[in-house]
Amino acid sequence: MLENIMLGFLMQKEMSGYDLKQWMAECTSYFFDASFGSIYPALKRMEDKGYIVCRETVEGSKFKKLYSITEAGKSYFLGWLEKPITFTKSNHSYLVNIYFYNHLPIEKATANLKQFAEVLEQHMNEVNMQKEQTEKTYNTKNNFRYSTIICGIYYFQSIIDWCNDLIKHLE
Amino acid sequence: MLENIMLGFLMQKEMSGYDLKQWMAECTSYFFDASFGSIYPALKRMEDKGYIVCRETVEGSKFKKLYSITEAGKSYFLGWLEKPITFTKSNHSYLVNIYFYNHLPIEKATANLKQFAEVLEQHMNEVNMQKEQTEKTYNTKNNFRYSTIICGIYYFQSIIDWCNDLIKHLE
DNA sequence: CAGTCCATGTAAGAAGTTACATGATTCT
DNA sequence: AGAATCATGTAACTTCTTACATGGACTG
Repeated sequence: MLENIMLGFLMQKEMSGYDLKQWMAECTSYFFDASFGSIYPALKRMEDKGYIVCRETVEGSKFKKLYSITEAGKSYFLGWLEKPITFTKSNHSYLVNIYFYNHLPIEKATANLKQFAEVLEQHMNEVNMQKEQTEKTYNTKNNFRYSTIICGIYYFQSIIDWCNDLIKHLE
Repeated sequence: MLENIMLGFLMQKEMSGYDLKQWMAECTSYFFDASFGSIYPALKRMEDKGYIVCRETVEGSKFKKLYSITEAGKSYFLGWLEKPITFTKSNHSYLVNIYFYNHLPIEKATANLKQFAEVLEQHMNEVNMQKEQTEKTYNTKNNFRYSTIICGIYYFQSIIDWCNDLIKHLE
């Protein structure tokens, strides 16, 4: 999956490992993110496979390794993209806590849930900011990039609603 | 997190590794699951730490290793449980696909999304079955176990709604 | 001139899965 | 009798993160 998302970004333009990390942080971090410790080795692997090629640049005294996607890389990426989407269960570990909250005094449970709702609101705000940014930048709501952000809003809103319902029910 | 959920289940009663796996499969699999390859080593680790103790039983010719939680285990578990809930971003890799769907012919994108919506419906049905089962077993809607199932329903419903909206928008 | 950002990379370790190995029991 | 389920466990592997190591450029 990491290699796929990196190839996807390289479909736009040539980029460095650092650039790729920034794109993830800005655009996909709420549903996918990676550290440099996995990005750089992945670039090396993909170069070995022939999916990308490297071009070393020096601007002034700024050194950068810019990678671009090859034809082999494009066809691999497109081949992956057209396959059916696989739904992989992801660990929502916060639910593990709440699952066992019968072992907690009800006041403590409520307090923790309220705190959690606030954290969720913060994440929601982040996604909302991404939404506004995207609207400004592309001046359209008709693209898939925008749609994934909307999904994030649906997602966070549904958990926030659930969490608040639960808190109300406890009080 | 794996150790915590196992301790949580052992708060109910003594269980074998096999039992723990079944509980996860039946009750928490949509938000947390583990394989035997991680459960059995975890049991060993937790026994070493003194959080659980093992009792080997033979019923007829059926051999089982039943683990129960110790006082140390209980206090560790409760200590973890009362801490603030941490929200960890989880990888929703299906969104990585959709994020790049501008590279796909619109008909193909729509077809894949429709297929994906069906997969989501199946997962939704599973959670709904868990919900009905829990209602029957406990005859109440007032517990946290039940609430986590409701969260699953909220969650899947929100993605299904989003997915269907997106499909409609494309057509 | 200290702190932050830009930029690349490695090594160690965490946390898990898959596949294998074993063997009894229960169901059809 | 064969298949499925019960039951435990290990070894190899995957995949990722964290922490470290390095060094130049920009900013206040």
